[in-house]
Amino acid sequence: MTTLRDISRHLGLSVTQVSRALNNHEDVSEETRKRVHEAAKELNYQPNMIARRLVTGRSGIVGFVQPRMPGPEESVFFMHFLAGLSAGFSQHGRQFVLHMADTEDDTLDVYARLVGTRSIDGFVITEPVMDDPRIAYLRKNDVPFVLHGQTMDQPDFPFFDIDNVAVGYDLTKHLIDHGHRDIAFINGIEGSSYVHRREVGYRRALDEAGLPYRKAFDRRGPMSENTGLLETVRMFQSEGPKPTAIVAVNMRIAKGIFTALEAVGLSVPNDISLVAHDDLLPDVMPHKLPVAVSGTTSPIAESWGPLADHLSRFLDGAPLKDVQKIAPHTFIKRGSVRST
Amino acid sequence: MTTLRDISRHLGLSVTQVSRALNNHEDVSEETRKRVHEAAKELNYQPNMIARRLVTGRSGIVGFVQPRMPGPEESVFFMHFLAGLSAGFSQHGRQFVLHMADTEDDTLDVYARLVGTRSIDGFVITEPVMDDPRIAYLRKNDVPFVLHGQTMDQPDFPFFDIDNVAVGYDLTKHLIDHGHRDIAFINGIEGSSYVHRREVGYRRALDEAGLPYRKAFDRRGPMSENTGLLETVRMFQSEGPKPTAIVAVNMRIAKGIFTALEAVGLSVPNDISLVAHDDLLPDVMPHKLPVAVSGTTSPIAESWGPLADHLSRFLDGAPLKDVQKIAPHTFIKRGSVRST
DNA sequence: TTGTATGCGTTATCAA
DNA sequence: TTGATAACGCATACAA
Repeated sequence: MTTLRDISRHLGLSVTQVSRALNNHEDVSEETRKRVHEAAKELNYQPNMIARRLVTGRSGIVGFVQPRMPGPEESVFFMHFLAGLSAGFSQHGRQFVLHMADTEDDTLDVYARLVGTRSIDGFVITEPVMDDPRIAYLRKNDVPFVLHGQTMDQPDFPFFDIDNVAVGYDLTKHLIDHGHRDIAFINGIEGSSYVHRREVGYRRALDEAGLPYRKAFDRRGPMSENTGLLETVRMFQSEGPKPTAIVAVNMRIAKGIFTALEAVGLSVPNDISLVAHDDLLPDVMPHKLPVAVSGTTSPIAESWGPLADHLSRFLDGAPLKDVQKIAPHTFIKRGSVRST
Repeated sequence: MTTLRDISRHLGLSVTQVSRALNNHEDVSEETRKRVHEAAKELNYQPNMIARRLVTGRSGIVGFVQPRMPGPEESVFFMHFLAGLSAGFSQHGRQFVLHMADTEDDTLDVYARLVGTRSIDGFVITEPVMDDPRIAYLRKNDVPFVLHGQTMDQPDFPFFDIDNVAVGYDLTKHLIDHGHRDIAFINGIEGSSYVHRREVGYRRALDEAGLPYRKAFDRRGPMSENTGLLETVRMFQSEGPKPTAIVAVNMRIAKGIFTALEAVGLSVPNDISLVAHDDLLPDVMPHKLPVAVSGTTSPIAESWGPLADHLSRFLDGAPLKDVQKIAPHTFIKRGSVRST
């Protein structure tokens, strides 16, 4: 175990100067800097993170608290999520820690403990709900975190997100532009911030086109195939007007919609037009669907890097504006929409 | 941020005495102990782990290095694994860290970095192969770890395992006791320690019964349904003698065997007897199989607790014998074996 | 039973 | 450009 002291003795320098040289401070002569770096390599020096943390007050660890066991259908995605963040943070020389909370109730306690013992410098928060208690807690206690998503208009913390209002809007507008007037919207469960924002975009597009918002066309459920299947069947088997087009907020839901439409004897795009947002999840590939689905695309896997980057740089003192970003999405036309 | 110093001033005691009182040392008067604990609670004291770690030389963190992204079929299991260890270690007041290594090549580098920077106190190692390089590295560098499995006869480190030799033996013996003499064995991929040990048990049972070992009956493949399917089909479609009974080393393989047997027109247990080891994996339940399968059972989920326990106690100075255990398994008779 | 002094390895402050 | 010194918060050997 080589320490700064070993190097300093080896070179006849002070510990201070060795520390400065290794940290590439300005006020070190080029020659000393070189000698120290060489000696460090030769003696196989590795800084004792614990000591460094004590004096800087930082642990070098960032974490994610998982409030419950991910369901089987989420687990593949969750693995990618962990791998992405882990790799992202390790590029910044930080350790990424996963904490599984036993029950959903004591999640805030987990944060409190990690924060109180100075074990963790900052957190990654995902899938925020409206008025998310985690965000309230962390902000109140001045604990750094990065949010995947958006919950307020002028966030005073790092975040990374796509423009979910625009996603909802673009999907709906595309159908409107193709002459559709009866457009259903199959969304995630109420409460999530992005579910809310996509809904806002949907209604905005309807409003602008002078189309009425109909409760019967606004459907909710978990982000699963089942939801797409169930809600589609319900719409087409109930009384009242039927949509000519459907917006699905993700590909799983879209997949379920295909199954349902086939069951009720309708086809895409002849009978029904369909658009969907594609996160490029590892489990549902759009080319596996019966008809290639048009819609917005934004690879969720491309969030992990920026999330790690934003939190790391914020911890290093970067200004807020450099660690807040709304990523663009694209719209890809495929074969699932027909003009009426 | 309350420190020991705050409490000491608050109570007019020395920092030393406060520290001792909080750590429940012997040489503290009952009254002081009480006063200190009350003050600590009142002032909401939480120890600064970083400082504690610097002086003890321990980080309080244990970790697991995942050398690659788990495959989709492993991910549910992996989640349970993580959750189990996370909960287990948190009961011991430790943080459990997951590290994903980018490529399989630099796995040892990851260990080296974590060890060198004193970031991690100890590791959990699973699925050891013969002469596992991780184990060699950690032993050489005196880094504590707990092994899920066994690789040597007199391990000088903590471990937890089931008796895989006995599993292979018991499964085979059960078939022998029912009169079978042509017994196939569908095992995992060579290299893994437990694959080897189950094979040893299989051959030992054959030997004891005076039955010949036949290469054609000794089959290998990944621990997947596909392996069971493929190897069964191969056995029954090739020339030469056919088995009257099959041992499957896990339920996934057993499931594949059922599919294959059905395809070649054979049924369990009338034409073929089948036994299997059941880890009680979350994805393949034995009651979902066409016929309830007899065999050994040992819930792998019951390993996470002991693993965390063994490593924690070892780090706390427990003697080796207290942190090494081979758990018993049970044999459950169901309906998949017929006497010949 | 309690307190004093020391040190863990690093970084920051200040003086030289 | 360099070095001596203090400090981070805690635990422990030793003294009282």
